[in-house]
Amino acid sequence: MRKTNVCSVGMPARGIAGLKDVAARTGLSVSVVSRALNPHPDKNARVAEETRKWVLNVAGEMGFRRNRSAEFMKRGGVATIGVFLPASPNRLVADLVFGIAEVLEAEDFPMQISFDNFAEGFRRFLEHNMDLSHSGVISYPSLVDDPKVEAEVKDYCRGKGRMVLLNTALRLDDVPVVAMDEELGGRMAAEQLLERGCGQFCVVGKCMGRQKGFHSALADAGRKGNEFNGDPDGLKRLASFCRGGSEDRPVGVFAVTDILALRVMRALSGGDARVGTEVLLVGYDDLDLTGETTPSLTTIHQPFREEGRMAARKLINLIYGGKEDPVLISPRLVARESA
Amino acid sequence: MRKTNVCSVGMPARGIAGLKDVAARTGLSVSVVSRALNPHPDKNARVAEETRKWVLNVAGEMGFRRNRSAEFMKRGGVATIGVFLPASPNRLVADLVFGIAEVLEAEDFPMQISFDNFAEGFRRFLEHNMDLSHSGVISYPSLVDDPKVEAEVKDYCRGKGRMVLLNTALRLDDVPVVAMDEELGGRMAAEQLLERGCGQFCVVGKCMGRQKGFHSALADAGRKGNEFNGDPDGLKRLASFCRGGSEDRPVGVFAVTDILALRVMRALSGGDARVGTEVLLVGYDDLDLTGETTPSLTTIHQPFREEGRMAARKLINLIYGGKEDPVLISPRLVARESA
DNA sequence: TTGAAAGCGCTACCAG
DNA sequence: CTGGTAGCGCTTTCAA
Repeated sequence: MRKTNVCSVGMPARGIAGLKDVAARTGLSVSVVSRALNPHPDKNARVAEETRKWVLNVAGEMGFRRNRSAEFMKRGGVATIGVFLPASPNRLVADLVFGIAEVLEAEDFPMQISFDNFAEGFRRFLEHNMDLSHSGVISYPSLVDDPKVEAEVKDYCRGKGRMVLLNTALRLDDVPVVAMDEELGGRMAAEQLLERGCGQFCVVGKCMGRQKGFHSALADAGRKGNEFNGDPDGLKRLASFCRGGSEDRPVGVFAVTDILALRVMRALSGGDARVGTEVLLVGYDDLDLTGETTPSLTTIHQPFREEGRMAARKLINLIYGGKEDPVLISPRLVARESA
Repeated sequence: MRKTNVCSVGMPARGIAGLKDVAARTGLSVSVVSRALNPHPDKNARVAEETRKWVLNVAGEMGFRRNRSAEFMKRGGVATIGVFLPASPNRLVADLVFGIAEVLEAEDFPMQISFDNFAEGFRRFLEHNMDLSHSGVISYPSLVDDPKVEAEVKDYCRGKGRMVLLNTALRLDDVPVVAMDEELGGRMAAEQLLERGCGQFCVVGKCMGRQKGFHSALADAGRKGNEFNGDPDGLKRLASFCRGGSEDRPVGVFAVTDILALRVMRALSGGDARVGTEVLLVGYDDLDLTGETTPSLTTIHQPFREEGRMAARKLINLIYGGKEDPVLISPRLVARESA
């Protein structure tokens, strides 16, 4: 419900104030107002500094909001930002969507999300977006590192396509990657286990960066970690290894995933090496229920919401001709009962 | 990368085929093509059936996709669909987003998501969207039943605003509500517990519909359920109640939420009433890790993805002048170790 | 430094 | 039933 304004000059019939309305109010032409209000003016878009300030003021008062559709229609494309995410219905993806949506909403950018898990899906998505000449793309191609995909990405970026990649192994010029610092996450797990006085160390499951960070932190302390698979067999072996733990010198276990961590708990349940005392356990992801398990799970939280925000901000800047560098985001440890 | 076409008549310079391209190819005027391709033609938009089929064919071959921004710009609004969801970073919300995004993407509708938990946020969202004259809104106002919100909703719908509400207590003419059948969910929990031979029954936590369904299924079987709060005190009382269970005649517990279910597990841990034998436990929501706890949790799955799909489809139909009824979606039981 | 005018892709109105 | 034309809100030549 729009508040009725005392001054009715240049107020729109319905909806929000547009360029035309601001122009009417200021008495300037639409062109000038457009240029003054454009945060990313093109070369020949010169406006007197004084005029710009004035227009900016009036526009602010009138609650001007640029119509992105019209902006990009004129520019020969579609305002919509394409988002490609893995189809995992968990808090990680939800957080990512929160972050992206938050800044896109603030900037009045619409989006279109596509969910899929595989490289093939990502390629389809790119083709689709190329044709639509979307203003830009944020994508989380699930750690894809595939030459065909790489070609497709390059193709997309050759024209006006702008792209930000999330947590991927792909490295391309002019395509900034926003990623989680997985090695740091692994280090954090090791450091917590070290600090809590563990005598022996295990890592369960495969995840390059996390494992690497874990081992290197251990090495820094003159210790060594043992590797176990996440399959039933590996877990069985881990369970028997854990019998060597005591309250004094617990065994420290790092599961590269919360899911794996819960499987470790299960493998250990019923035995006499209890998680939280004889065995200290750290997971990774901070999924929904990790705070409610018994014992509650110490885990590495990944700030996906922040990652989403950064990606969206970078993309918008890119679209308007800016330049962006890759960035690494630090996870943080959430200490609970299990370690 | 668009495939090069043998026939180059009416192929667009770049991007996808538009109305103009189809017109060029068929030799018809843009107006006719527009009407032929419009699935929701206005009153006076009459086209020869023969023409329509032909155009439809050609358009299909050319890979025509309507530019929604332009369509709605002309219609005096913005194509973007506003989506308002609770800011809960869990699989429920993720699933909802999946479902909505899936159909919107297929229909080339862009969207804008806003996350908030409270009625106040929803009102801000509506105001914002009213001004933007969004083509429509899907909202999950977190079970709100607030006269102020109701007024705002009515106001929004008075004009061209179209809206679909999710899981809300609000009931308004012309605003279809897509909701989960919570009573049925409660019934399912009771029936599972009955079937597994429980002798006594408890429900933990407050949630009207779910409780009601639970009790009524129990009543149908000539049984009665005891209510417990979800706070520490209530859980303590529940734990002592559960000591009455045996393998033969277990106590059946229905937690109205998975989180509560895990708290029940914790309250019972260490005692001699074990979940899965002396105590049978059913949760609600089927969150991320419920399949991995020990014992794994039997729970009621809510098909939020399907709910999202339905809501989006209904909204689109509404936008084009269709009529839609409210609908109730059935949850389903996921049987695991705890019951 | 400013303004007028063309045009992005589409629909709606009005003539034929 | 079909075609021409105006115009949605904006950017971008091009002239003044």
